[in-house]
Amino acid sequence: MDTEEQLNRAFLALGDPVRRAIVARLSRGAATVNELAEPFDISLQAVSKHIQVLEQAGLVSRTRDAQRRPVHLEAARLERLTAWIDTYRLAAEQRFRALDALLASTDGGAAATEEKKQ
Amino acid sequence: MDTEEQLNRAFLALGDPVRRAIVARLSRGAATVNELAEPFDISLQAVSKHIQVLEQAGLVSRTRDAQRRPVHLEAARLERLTAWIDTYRLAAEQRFRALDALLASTDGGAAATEEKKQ
DNA sequence: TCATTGATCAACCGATCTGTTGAATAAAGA
DNA sequence: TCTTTATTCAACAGATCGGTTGATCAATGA
Repeated sequence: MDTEEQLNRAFLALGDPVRRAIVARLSRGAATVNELAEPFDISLQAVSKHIQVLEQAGLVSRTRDAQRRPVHLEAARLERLTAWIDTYRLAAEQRFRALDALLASTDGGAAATEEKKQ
Repeated sequence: MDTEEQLNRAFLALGDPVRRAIVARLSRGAATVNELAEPFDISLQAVSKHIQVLEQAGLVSRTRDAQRRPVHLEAARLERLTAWIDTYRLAAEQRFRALDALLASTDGGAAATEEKKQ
């Protein structure tokens, strides 16, 4: 399973309010499909599909307990997402700070100001 | 503009490899649509649409420089995404650590083990 | 003014997504 | 065995997505 593909699936999975609510719920502990479906006004089958999407993204996993299939949050996968975002966020912020420093230093500030105001 | 809706758009926006590549590129500095389109084998119009998706998500903004429209990364919006993810990731990890502690403490470990192995 | 450059708008197409309903499967319990 | 509970599978409909091409707009520069 490609990592790029997993990133894709994970971000797409979180791009839905029902699935984000499911993730939020699971952060407080494992739950069955029925339990997860309870707050929503959609069919159980629709919720089951949402869980499959989250599972394919690696964001949740499932075990078996008799006829129940408890769903668990995979915190490690969430961390991969923040890691991806932070890579670029921090790069952008650092670049911005470097520009600030340049701006503050004596002269040569013209070009820096040009970029800064954009 | 609803915050929930913005979260949605932002996660969906990052759920596409072209848009993630654009974000990565912009973390190294602003760029025009033409510059952003250069690495891809798709039409300029397609890239323009991707940028509009990112803009609607609040992940990028644009200024004007003659007939060019430089695109800038909005690091603050990226931070909101990590903040959302971390809220639930940290909750899940803390719960897990609490379970570990319970497990390590003398007896009463049966129920904890039960959850832990799932 | 007219051609060029940079980018967007509009209409369209095929694929994927989110929901539905109805049927099927799997395990537990009477 | 028969019923109930928990969940999934299958087929479908409508909406949205990502791409295309062709036309248009806006600013520069000759």
